[in-house]
Amino acid sequence: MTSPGRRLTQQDIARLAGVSQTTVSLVLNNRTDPEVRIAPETRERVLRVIRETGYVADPVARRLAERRNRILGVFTYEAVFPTASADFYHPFLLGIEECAEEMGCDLLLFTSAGAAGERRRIFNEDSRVRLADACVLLGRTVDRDDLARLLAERIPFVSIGRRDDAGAPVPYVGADYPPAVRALVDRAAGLGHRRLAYVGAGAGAESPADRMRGFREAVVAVGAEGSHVPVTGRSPEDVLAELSAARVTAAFVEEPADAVGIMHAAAGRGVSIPGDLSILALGAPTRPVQVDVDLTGFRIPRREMGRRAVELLVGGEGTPQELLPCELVEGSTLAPARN
Amino acid sequence: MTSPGRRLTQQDIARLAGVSQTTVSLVLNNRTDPEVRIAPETRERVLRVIRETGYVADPVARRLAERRNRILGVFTYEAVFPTASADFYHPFLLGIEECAEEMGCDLLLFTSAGAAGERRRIFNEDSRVRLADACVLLGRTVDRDDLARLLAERIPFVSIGRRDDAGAPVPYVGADYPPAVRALVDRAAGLGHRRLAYVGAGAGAESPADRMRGFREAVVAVGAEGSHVPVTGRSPEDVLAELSAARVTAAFVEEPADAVGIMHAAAGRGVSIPGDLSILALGAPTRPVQVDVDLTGFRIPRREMGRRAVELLVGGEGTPQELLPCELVEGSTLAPARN
DNA sequence: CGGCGGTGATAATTCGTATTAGCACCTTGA
DNA sequence: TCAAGGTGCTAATACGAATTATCACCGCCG
Repeated sequence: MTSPGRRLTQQDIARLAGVSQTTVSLVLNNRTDPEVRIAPETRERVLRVIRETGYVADPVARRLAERRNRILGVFTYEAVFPTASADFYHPFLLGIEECAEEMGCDLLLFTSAGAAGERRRIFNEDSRVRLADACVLLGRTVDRDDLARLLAERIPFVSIGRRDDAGAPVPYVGADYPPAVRALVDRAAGLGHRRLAYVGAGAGAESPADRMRGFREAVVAVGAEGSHVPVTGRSPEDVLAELSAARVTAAFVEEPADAVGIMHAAAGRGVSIPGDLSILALGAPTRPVQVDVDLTGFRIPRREMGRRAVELLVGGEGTPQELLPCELVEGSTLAPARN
Repeated sequence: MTSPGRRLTQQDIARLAGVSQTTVSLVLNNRTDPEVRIAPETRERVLRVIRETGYVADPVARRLAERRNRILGVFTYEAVFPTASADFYHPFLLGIEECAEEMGCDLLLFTSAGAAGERRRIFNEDSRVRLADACVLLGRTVDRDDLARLLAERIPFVSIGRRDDAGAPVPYVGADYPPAVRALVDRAAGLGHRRLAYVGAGAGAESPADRMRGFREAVVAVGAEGSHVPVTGRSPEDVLAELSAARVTAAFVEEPADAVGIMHAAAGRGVSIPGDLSILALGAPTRPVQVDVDLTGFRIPRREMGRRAVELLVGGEGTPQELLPCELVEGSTLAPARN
């Protein structure tokens, strides 16, 4: 079936079929342009040799000549498989893989990027980004310089998650947080809540900032009172205490893992949820956590975002910027405000 | 910082530095052979241009010339991210990714292989296997023809999971099932169990076959009675009934999902586990299942297998065949036989 | 003065495929 | 008989980096 030694090249096929390498290439690519004519019997002869030898074109050489690959790069700032945030990224990858498969593309995971153990950078000394036709960027934060450079080098890419301009507009597929947060605030307000709090950083990257913005705007719109309760470096008990002191009745928690923590703390302090305090979760957990309650909040369309990113890359023109709607999750941690 | 138009080549760098392309290549690869001499100031000049332009070598061209990539292919017969078996494959990928990162390799997932919607094959019409330096094969079953061809074309690869010869020995990193199953049988026998059953296919691929073999041998060794209870197309109730009828006291269940099913059936029928029937699970669930009990059995060293496969590929000589030991899991579904 | 060894670079070729330009042959029509 | 036009194929080159084989130059020694 197959030869033992060196791998077959088109040259070998050409020799075996008694034609030129050019002809083999033309037959292989099934070129039927009127410019290119191959006699049916010649074509058949070449095809027969190809079949008999099981020849397949070297994708590397092909790529060099053709300038495309059907390979999509996937760059993740956090490691994809290991680490705590694996669960968070998994659905994105699911969408990416699904769509890539449909499009007939392979996926190149740039795992080597962080070999140095430091922060991952796209452009390290022998960057392989250019091996891919296009790239998907995944990660909570993305390096601005990397973005600028991708733009400058005109490497087609799409960020998953909205990104601020980096010298120029950045193509992205994001989750549309502000309306989702607004919808939650509206519902809380409709249930009589007047003292609301945003619990979490609310800054540091586009996605928390967007949620915070949605929160602020909505609070103003409904004429409620909105405060900001940071969590970094604090215990859930501490956060809960602050919420109680401020007589907050609805907490909009950026990170579900924190929501769960606060609920545990509440259970310990005899604070009833949602009786005394409603909890609204703004997204999916990025830290591993056992979520045994049915949090009210919204679903980030992660899988759809992955799919869409790939679609845009393969379709590929311009600077697409899309925000996909989040779906509200009813849950059981929102109740009418106790007055 | 970076040029706007076409991507930079070594030729461009050469022009900018006033040297030849060869010199750029030599500097870039930091060649210090006594054969190759570059004046320090020339080297510095070239390096400066490279720094200023942010040039990185095209990995495709590099691969064509150099014949290596530092790219590892990962071929999965089942889709990796989506599908039910995702949880099962995840740990392997984790190990693979970890080790690839350490080795400074990128991972190419051959997702396009199954584009046709049919069974995945490695060698489809324009196979990209050869884009990678080497491949990891993952999947319950692996196509024999594919294996034979990989061997024939001398493409370096390692299968995760033991594989029978395919015309020639197949390199693999597998789980050492027979001793693990034997150890479980020994423990059961030590607790007085005499009528044991292997519940599952016990055939169809190497891994169930290995477990079955381990079971048979162990049963003979301890002088017990061993039967085989298939599960395909049967309800857990049905299987449980057969076990009861045969007065089996210890069931060795190939697939944890089935073990869970049988335990639910047992709860419904008033059969106590492990009081009336001990359940031993032979591995990790390949079907999604909520495992709320602590099954006695063993742990397949999936992550380690992934790591080791990559190590062997990168080290890369010969036909490695390794079986990694499974770790016994104490659990709570094995109890002394009731006589 | 002329050859020799050491130094610093480069021209040419290679990898395997795709594409462009063009060549050789055949028929046809005038 | 020869240009025109069509047919079937191929030589040459591009793609971008790595490697091999040289080459030009300088100083020194005989």
